[in-house]
Amino acid sequence: MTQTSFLAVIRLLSAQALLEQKFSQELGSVHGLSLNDSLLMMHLEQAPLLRLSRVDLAKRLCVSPSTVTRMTLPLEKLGMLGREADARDARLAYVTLTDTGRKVIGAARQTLERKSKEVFKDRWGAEEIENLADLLGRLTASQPNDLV
Amino acid sequence: MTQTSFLAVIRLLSAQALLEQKFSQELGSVHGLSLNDSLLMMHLEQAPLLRLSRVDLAKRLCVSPSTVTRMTLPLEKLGMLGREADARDARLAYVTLTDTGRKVIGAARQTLERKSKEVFKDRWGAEEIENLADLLGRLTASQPNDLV
DNA sequence: GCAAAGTGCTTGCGTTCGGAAATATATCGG
DNA sequence: CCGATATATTTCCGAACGCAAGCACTTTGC
Repeated sequence: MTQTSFLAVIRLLSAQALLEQKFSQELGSVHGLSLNDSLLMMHLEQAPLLRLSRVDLAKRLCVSPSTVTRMTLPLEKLGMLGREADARDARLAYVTLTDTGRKVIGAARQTLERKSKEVFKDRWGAEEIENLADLLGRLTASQPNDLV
Repeated sequence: MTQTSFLAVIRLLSAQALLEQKFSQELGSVHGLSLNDSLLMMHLEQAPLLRLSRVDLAKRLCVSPSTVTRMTLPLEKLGMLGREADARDARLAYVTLTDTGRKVIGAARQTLERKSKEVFKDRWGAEEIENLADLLGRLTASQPNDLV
């Protein structure tokens, strides 16, 4: 007898692999962003001052701080992200979302929204999608600020 | 107004990153397997003859064929996987699950089941977990054979 | 104040992955 | 039967990641 929780976890992992495969290509070729790049910028988008520290971003994305450093470098050179120091703590190097970055992530979000709709196009009712979103939200509720 | 389908997708991606972070470490240190290694072996486990072709595995795992080649190489050297040719089609090189592999993935599965239970330990009812598993199952239903 | 511990960030190294190209075999159309 | 196309697998190359180490700065305990 297989446990339901195990079944849910396995299916979640499989579903993610499927979604990443479906989204990754167009997101990269059209907007020049990876899926993680987009999530990073979306976190910045909803931050109070359009900025977050690198460790904060690392926790939200569930990646290592070094990954954030390496992710932000090219986006900074492209003018989508900026760097801002903290007046009180000289260790902090905030990642900021520039105007260019806001436009790019806005366009990328539209692509993501369109492809998200495609995922549930067949055999899905509105209340079922909402149900799924709610349940997944409870999984990520333990994490720092929820997205969207 | 944010679309519900978009919300569900974003939360699924975030949840996966969280789960991978929680599972990956112990799975690697205790059983010497990555999460993808485990999924690969679990697919073999439920295959009719304990074997699958590499392209079949690639489709099920949503990874490239080259990744399957690279993943199976070390597991084969450790004696968990084997290689078997097809009598009719000389191109095929089936990946087989050895007795050693069956024992290892069996132990790894127990770890995964235990940690899966931990994920839903608080604030989750049995019917909610089942509901989540069902909904996620519909997402992966379009894929080749479902796991578990 | 000051040494010690803690935190934020970056770099070097090894590992893992996808895409393109190469090889081998199979299937199809004539 | 034979050339053209399709499929299965592997290898090469570049990109992305985690971990450990290191540096800069801050906080804590005395």
